[in-house]
Amino acid sequence: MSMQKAPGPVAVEEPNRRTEIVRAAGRLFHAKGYSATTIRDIAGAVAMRSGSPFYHFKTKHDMLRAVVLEGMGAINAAVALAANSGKSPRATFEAMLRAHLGQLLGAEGRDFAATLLHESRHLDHEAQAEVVALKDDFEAMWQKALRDLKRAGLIADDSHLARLFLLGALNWTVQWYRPDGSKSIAQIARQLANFVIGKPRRP
Amino acid sequence: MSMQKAPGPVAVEEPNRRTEIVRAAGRLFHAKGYSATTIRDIAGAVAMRSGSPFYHFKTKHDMLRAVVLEGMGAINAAVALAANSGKSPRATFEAMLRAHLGQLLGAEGRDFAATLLHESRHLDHEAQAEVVALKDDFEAMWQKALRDLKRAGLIADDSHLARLFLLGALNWTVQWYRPDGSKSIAQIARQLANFVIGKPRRP
DNA sequence: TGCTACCAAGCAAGCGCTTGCTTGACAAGG
DNA sequence: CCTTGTCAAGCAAGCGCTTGCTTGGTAGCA
Repeated sequence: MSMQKAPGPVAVEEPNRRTEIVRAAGRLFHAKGYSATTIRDIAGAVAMRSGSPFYHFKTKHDMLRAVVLEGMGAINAAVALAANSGKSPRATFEAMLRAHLGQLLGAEGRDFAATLLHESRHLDHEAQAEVVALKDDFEAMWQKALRDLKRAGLIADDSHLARLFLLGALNWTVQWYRPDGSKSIAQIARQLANFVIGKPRRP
Repeated sequence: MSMQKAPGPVAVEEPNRRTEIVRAAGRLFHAKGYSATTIRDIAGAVAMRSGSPFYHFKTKHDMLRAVVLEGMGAINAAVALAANSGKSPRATFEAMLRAHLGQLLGAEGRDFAATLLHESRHLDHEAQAEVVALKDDFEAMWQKALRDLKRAGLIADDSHLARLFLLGALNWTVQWYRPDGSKSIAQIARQLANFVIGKPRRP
């Protein structure tokens, strides 16, 4: 029957049909929401008949799980890379903002990340626990970034609430950002850094 | 046949069954999402049979419209009241934060406000335009609040982007706030004010 | 020959919504 | 006081359609 090979958190690039399905599902879940997206929508988007995706996935929920884990893995990796770039606290922070926004708004990963943010609640408890575990690591990274900024005297508040405010400002960009708008992702990242820290010091 | 009296943006308190349906619909739309909520869910929540809600509403979309307009009207009114309280810029700002968070997180209106934030995209174009018109007024209020803060020398940036960051931090609270948590709405409002402005000046 | 990846067809359940009818409250007419 | 008519507010039943998913078969490659 079906192979159903469970992918690791960051799926290795296998150029098979399964990956296409995940990508199409992500696009549709992002555009219409999980419940309003039908199997027939997804199948049609990859030129299959409505029964065929079930060769690759046991259930529709499983497709959502794949999309969400892909999104979580990608944003986690991108921000972690920026966090360990060894620059100054301020530059590191801004690089993390750029990485986060790049996954959320950039063409490659935005459907996965946006689905992660808005549709995770439709997962069953088991899959939701998987996501929460990864999210905890993710939030710890941001908490550490704020701690470093405070140690450097750049911000006054590195509490949990401050992290939630920051992630709110970040994640809410999904609601208003338009790729053809007047601000680039890098510009938004810089201005958010200024918003949180204040203008860079003049010597 | 049916009355279908279109309510004003802020519905006058008519203690009829229609109001109960809107309230139940709001609760369910918030909890499960619009598409995942069935007419039978809503009818069951007010002890009706599945066909009876259609005496009060033409379509399921119309129920969503009622919920969303109720939410928009309520948050608009609450924040406008705080904005015109005639206090100092900083106190006015914090009062607006409290009002916004009160609607978003407080027991009375959270289902309406949360549905407004997350399910508006399921409205048809016509109803969506109604919401956007009200939202423009709402955002103008916040923009003015930031302008006043900048005039008073309390913040450095009152740009559109700054407003979007602020509203992001505010609206994202829906994702993490728990009524039984350790922080009250007023405490969150105060800390967000500090986050944006900096600590209140010591004389 | 066997395995992978799909299609054609369709099933059971559930969906939004409609229809014809009932019920209790109330006002007017005799 | 009793009948009659009207109305709001529902109920019971079900229609046509869509949903997620299954099943049996098979073309193409190794």
